[in-house]
This record gives sequence, C-alpha cells and structure tokens, in this order.
Amino acid sequence: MFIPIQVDENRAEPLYAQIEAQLRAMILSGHLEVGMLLPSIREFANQLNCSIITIRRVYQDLEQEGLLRTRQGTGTFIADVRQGEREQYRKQAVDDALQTAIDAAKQMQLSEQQFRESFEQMMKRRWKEE
Amino acid sequence: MFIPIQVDENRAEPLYAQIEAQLRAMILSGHLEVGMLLPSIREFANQLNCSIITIRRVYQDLEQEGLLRTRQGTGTFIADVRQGEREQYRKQAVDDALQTAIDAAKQMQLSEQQFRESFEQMMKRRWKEE
Amino acid sequence: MFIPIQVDENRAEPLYAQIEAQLRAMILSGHLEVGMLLPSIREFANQLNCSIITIRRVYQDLEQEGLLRTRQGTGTFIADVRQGEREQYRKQAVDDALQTAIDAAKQMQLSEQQFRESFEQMMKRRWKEE
Amino acid sequence: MFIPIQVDENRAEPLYAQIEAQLRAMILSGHLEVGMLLPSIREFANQLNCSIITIRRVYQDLEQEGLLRTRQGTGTFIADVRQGEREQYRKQAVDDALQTAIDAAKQMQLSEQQFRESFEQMMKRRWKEE
DNA sequence: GTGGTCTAGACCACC
DNA sequence: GTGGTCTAGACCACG
Repeated sequence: MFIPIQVDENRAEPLYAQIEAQLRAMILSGHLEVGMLLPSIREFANQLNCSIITIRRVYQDLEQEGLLRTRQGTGTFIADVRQGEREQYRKQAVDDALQTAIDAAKQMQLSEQQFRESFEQMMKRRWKEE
Repeated sequence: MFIPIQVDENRAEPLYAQIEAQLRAMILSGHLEVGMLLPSIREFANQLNCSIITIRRVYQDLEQEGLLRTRQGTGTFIADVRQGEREQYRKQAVDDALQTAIDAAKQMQLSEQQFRESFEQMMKRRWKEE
Repeated sequence: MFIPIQVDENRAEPLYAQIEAQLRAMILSGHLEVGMLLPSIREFANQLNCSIITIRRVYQDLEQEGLLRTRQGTGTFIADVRQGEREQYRKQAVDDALQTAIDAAKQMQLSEQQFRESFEQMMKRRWKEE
Repeated sequence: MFIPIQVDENRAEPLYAQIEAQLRAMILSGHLEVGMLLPSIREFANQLNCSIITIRRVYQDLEQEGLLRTRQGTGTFIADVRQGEREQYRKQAVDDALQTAIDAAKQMQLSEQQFRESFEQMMKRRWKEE
C-alpha cells in the first residue's frame, strides 16, 4: 500500500495541492483501482514526511470531489467514479490549462500564427520527454 | 495619464499580482511608450480604489524585473527594455503556460491526438472572443 | 535560534538594509548552515525590537536574491547556494567597494602612488581592528 | 562660464549628490580657480536640464562645506580653500571609500591575502581606463 | 508635488 | 504556530 508521490519543496505550490494533483491524476487515470484502501492518514504522512494535517486536508478535498470515500474506523477508499465522469474530469483539467495559455498569448498580443508556432515547438520538444 | 486596468476582487489571485500582470503585458506589448511617466502611486491607488501600498508593491516588483524605473521626487517611468528582450520575455510567458497544459495532459494520460483535438477545440471557441 | 544582529538607529542606512547586509554576510560566509530554519518574522522582529514588516521585507529581499527560501506555514530557511556562487557573490561585493574607492581617487586626481600609499596606511591601521 | 558636469539619470544616487560630487572634485583638484564666479542658479539648472531647487541645494551644501561663497545680488564664487585643507579633504574622501571596501572584505570574511589580490586585480583592470 | 521608510493591525492560507 | 495580503497613517528625502 505504497503510493508513489513526489513533492518538490522548492515549488511555490503548497504541499497539499501537489499531493492532491498527483493523487487525483492516479485515480482518474485508473492507476488506482476502485475500492482500494488508501494508507491511513498517519502512515501516508509518514511516507511523505509531511504533517498529518496536510494529508487530512488532501483526503477531505478529494472526498468532497467525490474521488475518495471515508468509512469511520475502516479507512479511506477510492470511490466508484463512473467512466463518463472520469473522461469529463480529465478533459476539463487539460482544457483549463489550455485556456490559461490562450489567455497569456492574447495578453501578450501574439498573433494566432505565432501562438500555433509556439505550440508546435513545445510539442516537439516536450511531449515525449520523461 | 489613465491606465486601463481591471481588477477582479473575486479571483483568488492577489490584487497586486493582477495589476502587475496587466501592467507587464502593456509594457511588453509596447502599449506604453519607453520613458513615459506613469501615474504617481497615490493617483494610481486612487484610480484603482486600492491602497497606496499595493501600488507601491506593483511598481517595486516591476522595477526589480527591469520594466520600470523610478526616481525619488520625480516619479515612475517605463524603462528602456530592448526589443529583443521584450520578444523573449513575451514568448517565455506563453511557453510557460503551454508547458503547464502539456504537463496536465500527460498527467491525465491523454494521447497526443486527444490533446491536439482539445487544443483545436479551445482555439476555435476561445481565440477570437472578447 | 538567536541571530546576533546589531542595528544603529543613527546611521542613515535604513533599518532593513542594515539587517539585510548582516544576514547576507552571515549566509555567504557560511556562518548559517544551509537548510537552517531562521526565526519567524514575529520572533525576529521581537528580538530586534522592530516592526514585523521590516523583517518581512528583509526575508523577502533575501529570498529574491536566492539566499533564503520560505514556505508558508513552515518558516524561512537558508537556501542551498552553491559554493561557487557564494564565492563569486562575496568577491563581487568587495570588488564593487574597491571600484568606488578607485573612482574616488581618480576623481580627486590622486596619482597611483598616492593612492597606493593611502591603501597601505588604511590596511595598517584598520585591517586588524575589532 | 560653462561647467562640464554629467548626470546619469539611471543611477540611484540623487541628482544633487551627483552634481555636488563632481563640483567638489573640480574645486578641490584646482580645476576651478579661487574667486571664479559660478553660473547663476537659474542658468546652471538650465544647462543641466534639472530643477532650480536642485542647484540651490548644491550651492547651499558646498557653501556649508566652505567650498563656495555666495554674495547677495552678485552670485556664487569659488571660496579660498588653503592648499593644506585641500589635500586633507581629497585624501579624506578616498580614505573613506577605502575604509568601506575594507569593511566589506572583513564582513565577507576574506583573508588579507585575498583582499590584496582583489585590490591588485582591480588596479590592473580599472586604474588606467577612461 | 514625488517616492522611501517605518510603524500599526486585520484577515487569510498553510502546516 | 507559520508566512502572505491588504489596509491605514506618520515622517523623511528629493525635485
């Protein structure tokens, strides 16, 4: 019951947000099976070498999103998210990021052509890596 | 000497960051001429209906970035940023946003084709608007 | 966790600049270990008997210089500055001061010999003291 | 009656200080003869394209230092500074700058040898130039 | 008039 | 507890 999560202390993004993002991705992408029991708050905090409070917040937030389910005295499980919702969820996250990029391009007054060139360059250099 | 800036109190982004982003964009896009005198912090704060301190921070941050130049007793001016640096700066901001979108897509396990479809859809719907 | 800093209210140099200079020197000289947690802004302000805001500015400036790293909810730490950069940083500060002295000498029309004599005299009288 | 003074708008040093420093150097180095009439405040401000207030401050400060003398209705003259005082004054300015450099070196924990090497390097590179 | 420094205190987000 | 943001106002230096 080990969840491979990497947090980067140097990033400005708060700890809880980094952990949430990675857990969310693992759940929505199907890497974590429905019904699977997650580590206890205490154990997870131990694994990530962070505060219990941080993990508690992660579990709470994801439960509110409907991705996790908690049963008193038993633990926290991966909730049963239907395939359709999963797809929608995944696309929405990406679309939001794309919207931000488009906004930036318009703010910086790039032409559509310039922006598309930037997009292709980034895809060529960054899509495959890692 | 009126700078058209819109702040949204409801957004999570801090006031000073919203103002900085818009001013930065105006400077880098060439909408504000090099050497031009900006409103005094008092007047600007008045226009935006916010605290003097918030504007002071905006001017200070942008001066540290090299986009503004300020002289005590005289005021704050648009600094002489070379055209080359300006271009680089603009592209960098957009590339960063694109990188974030690509990261999100990979995290959500989209295929390249799926991602490109999302991109085209967003472009069709959102590029022209506003 | 006590940082020995002396401020002189009578000097023209602003409080925050005096504190910054001394902290910067302690960090660059290796007197403060990498990763070490600094006093909280509240506690430090208390120690130095000055405003929280003044300390906040000090921490903020040094973070922007890359000498400190701060995480909300956790505190402010000595950043991991590589030894090479550290050396360069230290030498630069001294070289700047030397350049100023050379400029003064040239402005005052001292000959090279006169300037070197002044240098040796100052070294003899002032290097060891304190 | 033209005094060749160059001010650099980009430097942080205030206008009046830049002008004072250059005038002081010209007087103490003997480039301006004792008894010589300086430009009127208005004319000088015109030449330097700066405010009358700035020049008034320069004249006031240098008069207080004993380097200038003002006669109502006549103008401002170079005061009669004795040769001995002149020498002392010149050396003092340079010594102050040297002291600052020595302080910086000690604060940065350079050894005497390291500091002397920096000094020689700076002399080699910067003494002759311009 | 301009910006720079220092002060105070409230409220929020994070751990 | 920690730092981050925003607010207010006093006083000084510069032009």
